Amino acid sequence: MSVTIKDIARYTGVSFSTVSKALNDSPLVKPETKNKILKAAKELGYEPNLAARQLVSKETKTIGLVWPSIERTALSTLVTKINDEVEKQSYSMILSINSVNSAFEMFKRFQVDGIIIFKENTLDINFNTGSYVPVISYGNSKNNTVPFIDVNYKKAMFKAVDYLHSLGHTDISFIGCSENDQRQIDKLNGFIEGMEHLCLPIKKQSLIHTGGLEWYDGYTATRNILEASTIPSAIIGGSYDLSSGIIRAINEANLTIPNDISVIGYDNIPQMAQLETPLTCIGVPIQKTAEAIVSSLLQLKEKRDSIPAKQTLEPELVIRMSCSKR
Amino acid sequence: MSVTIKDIARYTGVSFSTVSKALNDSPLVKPETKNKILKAAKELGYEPNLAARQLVSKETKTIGLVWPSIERTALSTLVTKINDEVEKQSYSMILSINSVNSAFEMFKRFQVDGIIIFKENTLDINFNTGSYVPVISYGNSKNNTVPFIDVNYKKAMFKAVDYLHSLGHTDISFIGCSENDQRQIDKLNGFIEGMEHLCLPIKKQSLIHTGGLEWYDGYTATRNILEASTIPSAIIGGSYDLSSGIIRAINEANLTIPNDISVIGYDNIPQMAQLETPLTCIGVPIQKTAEAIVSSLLQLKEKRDSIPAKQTLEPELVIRMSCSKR
DNA sequence: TTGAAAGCGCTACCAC
DNA sequence: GTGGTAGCGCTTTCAA
Repeated sequence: MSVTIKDIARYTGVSFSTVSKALNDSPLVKPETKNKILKAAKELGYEPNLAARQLVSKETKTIGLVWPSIERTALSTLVTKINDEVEKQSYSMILSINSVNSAFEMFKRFQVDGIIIFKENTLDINFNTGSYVPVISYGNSKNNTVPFIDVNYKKAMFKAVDYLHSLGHTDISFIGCSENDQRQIDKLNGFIEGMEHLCLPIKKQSLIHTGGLEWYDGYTATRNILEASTIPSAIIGGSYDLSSGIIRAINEANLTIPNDISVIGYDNIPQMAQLETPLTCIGVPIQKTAEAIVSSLLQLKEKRDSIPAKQTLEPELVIRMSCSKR
Repeated sequence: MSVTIKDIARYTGVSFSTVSKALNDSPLVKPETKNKILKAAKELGYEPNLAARQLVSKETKTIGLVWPSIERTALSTLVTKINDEVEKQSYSMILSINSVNSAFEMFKRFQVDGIIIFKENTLDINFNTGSYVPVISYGNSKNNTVPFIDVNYKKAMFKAVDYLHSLGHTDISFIGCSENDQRQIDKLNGFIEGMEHLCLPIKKQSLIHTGGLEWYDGYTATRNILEASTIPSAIIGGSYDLSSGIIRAINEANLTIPNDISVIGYDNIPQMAQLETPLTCIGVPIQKTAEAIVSSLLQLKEKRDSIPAKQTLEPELVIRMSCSKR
């Protein structure tokens, strides 16, 4: 049997309600009593029983996150950041790798204080089932029934193109995968609009549709580009993974970044600085995204419907050494 | 407020203890009463309160898993399989991406019935802290304090070499990363011993130490091999990710598997069949591993110390079309 | 076959 | 400041 506040009460010779107060750092307890109790708690190896606490307080100080089914560096980084942010707010986070529906069921049984989902696990979330739990999504959930945090992808690409243009680049290539994924489609459109807006020509061969968003897709796409008779002066990569493949291909071709070719990658994550060539990148800083998600969720927990159905985060350009004047 | 058994009791006109029994499918309640109650429960949208139940029964029917910090296809596949297995046993699984110690703390607060960790998150697990929770590790935890499930890596490589030898191969190359990781070191040693046992020569250039276990590491290593004047007739890849790089490099060199070169990959996961070239593979079937982990944990939960400190799983060879007679 | 009552570990409210 | 007590929602005796 594990040790309870009653054990501590007996051990220290105070009532168990005093112990409870002391453990909750209540000002209603004399400091020395508090210290004695805290010390005893540590000595006895006391661990609070969440279930009991929760039964009374209706709070678990825990939030649940449904793991985004797809494997992408930027996404798992985001999950990590969200976790950090959650802990910073004195909450804990548990994950489920199940489908949204079974994850929801479990989270509700655990009475989590809030749930974070991703666009990836959209689907027909069954909200009829019982009690209300605040939910927030990163990216638009299919049925639009959950408030979500979005990113201005178009603007991101617009900014990237604009930056390269300001450095004198006119022959810019975009490598991305724009199938079945609104995020990717938005990026592509943003690129096209940006180019058109600045009256830059879009060559057919410089709009690369890769088959996927993996490292390798960026790698092969770039190798193809570099084999052509004329190569672009700059490349924009649609994601972190894609970009790392792009860099590798350029280096293998004995070209240097940014002297021979400038590169900007989408995804504003710290790892961009750790690549073979630290990359100038565009995107919403991952930290800000995590903060927005967690704070919105907590706000929603305080007051239902207290946040807008859609929040759009603004991308930022982080300049490193991967782009040069042309 | 969500609906409780008391609400159901009032609604159906029976006592709440009868409702409790009915909901737990107790034989002590008349079928028609039971049906009436079950129907009412559904109508009212009743969801059991885990916290309350747990407070009494001391069981959560939940197991916690500490996410292995590293990203490897085979590992995340294993986690998925473990999840499936856990559900099959009518348990739920929650994950934590924190360090073992904070994960443990959280899991204990939630009073999970068992915890699964990985060798990767070994460390100084602080077991002094309070109550006992059954724990099992995949791979040896550093301080040997947790019972673990291991794999006979040496034997795996031995079997792979033996199989290739039986097909007439003598010039076999091994691509792996054997630094700081006992698993990888065991694989390498198994390969060497297997070769020596069969009196096959081990060329220096056919023992490839990659810098890592990523896709790309297998890819470049293979490209290097294929550039040499004589190429081996068979390659053994040390992991799934490595192997997919190996295949890619071979295909890009316009060589065919298995006609020009035979390939065996380590890791017995279903994805091996989905590669560009479905791969013959060696390793403990991932499903069996998951079953062993979960069943051991559940057994441990029933009876402390009921399983050996170490269990070793036997690798199996799965033959696909990536090896041919030489 | 059903109901009443105790109690799991805790918080919150009351009185002292 | 401190202690007593009620009660959260549930399972589990025990009595009817």
